[in-house]
Amino acid sequence: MVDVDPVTREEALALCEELNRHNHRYYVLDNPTIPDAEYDRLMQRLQRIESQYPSLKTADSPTQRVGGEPLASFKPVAHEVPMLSLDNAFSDDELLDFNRRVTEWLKLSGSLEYACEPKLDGVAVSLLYRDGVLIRGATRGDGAAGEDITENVRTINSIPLKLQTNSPPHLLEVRGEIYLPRAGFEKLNTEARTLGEKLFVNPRNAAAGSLRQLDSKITASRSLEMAAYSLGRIEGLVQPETHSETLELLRRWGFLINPHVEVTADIDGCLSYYRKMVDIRDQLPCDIDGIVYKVNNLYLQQRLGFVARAPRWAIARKFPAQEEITLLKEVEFQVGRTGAVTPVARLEPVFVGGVTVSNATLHNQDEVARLGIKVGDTVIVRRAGDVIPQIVSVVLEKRPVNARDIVFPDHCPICHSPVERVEGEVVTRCSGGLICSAQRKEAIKHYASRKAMDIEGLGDKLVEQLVDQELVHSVEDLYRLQIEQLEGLERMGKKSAQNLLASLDTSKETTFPHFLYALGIREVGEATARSLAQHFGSLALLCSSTREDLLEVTDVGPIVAHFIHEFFQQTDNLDVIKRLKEAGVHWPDIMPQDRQLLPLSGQTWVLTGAMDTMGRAEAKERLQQLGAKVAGSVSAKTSCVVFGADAGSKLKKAKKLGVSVLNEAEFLAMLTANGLL
DNA sequence: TTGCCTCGAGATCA
DNA sequence: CTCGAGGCAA
Repeated sequence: MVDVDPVTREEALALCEELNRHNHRYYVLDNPTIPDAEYDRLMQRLQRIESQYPSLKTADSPTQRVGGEPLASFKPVAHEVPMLSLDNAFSDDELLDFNRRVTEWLKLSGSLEYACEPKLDGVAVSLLYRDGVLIRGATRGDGAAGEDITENVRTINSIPLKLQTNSPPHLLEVRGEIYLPRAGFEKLNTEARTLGEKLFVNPRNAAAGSLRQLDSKITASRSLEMAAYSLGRIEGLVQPETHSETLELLRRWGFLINPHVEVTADIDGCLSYYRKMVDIRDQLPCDIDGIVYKVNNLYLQQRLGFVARAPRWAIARKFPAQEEITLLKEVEFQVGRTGAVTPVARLEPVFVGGVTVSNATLHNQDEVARLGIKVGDTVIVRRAGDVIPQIVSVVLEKRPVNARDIVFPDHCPICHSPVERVEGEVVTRCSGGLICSAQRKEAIKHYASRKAMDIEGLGDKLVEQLVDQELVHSVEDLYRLQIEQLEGLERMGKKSAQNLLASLDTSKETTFPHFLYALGIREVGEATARSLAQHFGSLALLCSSTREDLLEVTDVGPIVAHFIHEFFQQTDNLDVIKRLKEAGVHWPDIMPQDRQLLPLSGQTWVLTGAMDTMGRAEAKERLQQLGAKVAGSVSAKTSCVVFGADAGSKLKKAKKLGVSVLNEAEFLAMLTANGLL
């Protein structure tokens, strides 16, 4: 290693610090104090020193922002604290409902403070700082794991490479939105136009595209920004008491915080904040697609906790979806994995809400009837929740004389088996089962999908070919595929075939919940698969479970229990599972031990009467967190009854049966003793 | 559902 | 070099 003289080392350090300071002034505060030329001169000086003495290059050096060598691929990274999405509200009423739910949960009598902020239209990211230095940037991915885009985030000038504090926390994960301001988007497209290249259709896609560049030099050339909005993992930090103070702290540490963040005293303030933002939306420097409201007090946030994939303490109020008029050209019927026959509208392409829409689902027969829609109609489409296009209504005045009724087929369009519609259900289903190639294809696609077995390289088109050529009838056939069978399929060369076989092999090593989800049992999605896996621990126990056993599982009711039970009664299904295991599919059983270790495992509790400091829903969740089951009525098997004010017959019965009882204060003390309050 | 990036396949040209 | 599949994000 080359020895560096102390004077040069000092100079490099000073330059680094000075440049970072100016960078912050320019990109975060929007208030530069030196001319650009001077900044460039300092930068060149630092670059010269660093190229002479590479050992002086630090992770937080501003020279690291220009982009380095292209990557071969993005590596996966796990989010220790999951990155959740937000529940949506589409009207004032839904927002008021949210406030009611929160107030009821917390049993608050007064009003509740909310932090309001614009929902920037970009890409969510996680930034990890160790001892104050940026060490990793990652995309949200599915919330549990994303991709490592460190090289790309480093190039974003409003992201501090080092926190502006002398006592940084040991570990800090900052979350926020990376977006492209409208000006940057216009600039980018103007350049693309002069070069005769393809234009980006909207700023969000341009931002997402810029972040997916393997060559960070390209990312560096785009004027991306990041606004921080929350924390993830933290170690060695005393958290502030409120969300707004957290943002203030992040601002001091050098992050860009959206200037329109406001704290309101109550939900009415949220409503007026929304109206204000709707008014100024068009004049903002960047696209926003709604408003995010968060309960400002972090202690209350913690008490509210989370539902499956979203916090109970926050909600996104969406702006009204944009609507456009277009023509319904045709309706086709698709057959899904469960045989559901879905009408799909083929539309005259129309630009709405930032994208061109040409397809939209019509869901089912009832929806078609409700809309009173015919082929040839002029219709109003909108993008609901910003993703799924929706047909809102028909413009009857424009109906042509030759408009055609939408007739549901009485036989499956694929396998021609009769369709059936069960009383009380809205879905029409193909009765063909495994005879139906559409159902088989969809089942295989589902099996291969990321949240299931995650077989990379096995996409829709390939599955279609494999089933059509009769190379694969059912999922177990996948593992018998030979390289010679694959080569010669469309867009399948030696390389692709090898890759597919390799990823089929990799996919054999899986987890119980993934496998369970992959089986495609009706009503068993990701969350239910996880609950089942957790509850039973092994496939053998799940297979031999009764309907009653299944009802014990969180979020499994009679209908879901029925489908699961039926699935494992059918020998065909059991055979498939057997052959998959023979083919080498395996997973570690889950020890349901952590359940047993919980303090209230195996107990059944009952709540009665109203408590002063906590809603019924919260009390129930707390008990479940401790491993207890919460039942509605008292019996000899009841472990304990918690009673509040105006407790009636249940308390009486408990006392008669000699079941132990707790009053509110005792209950709260019990929770506190178990670290829940 | 769409738009974007990346990769491999296959066509085209040298 | 161009095209389309696949993967990703909202």
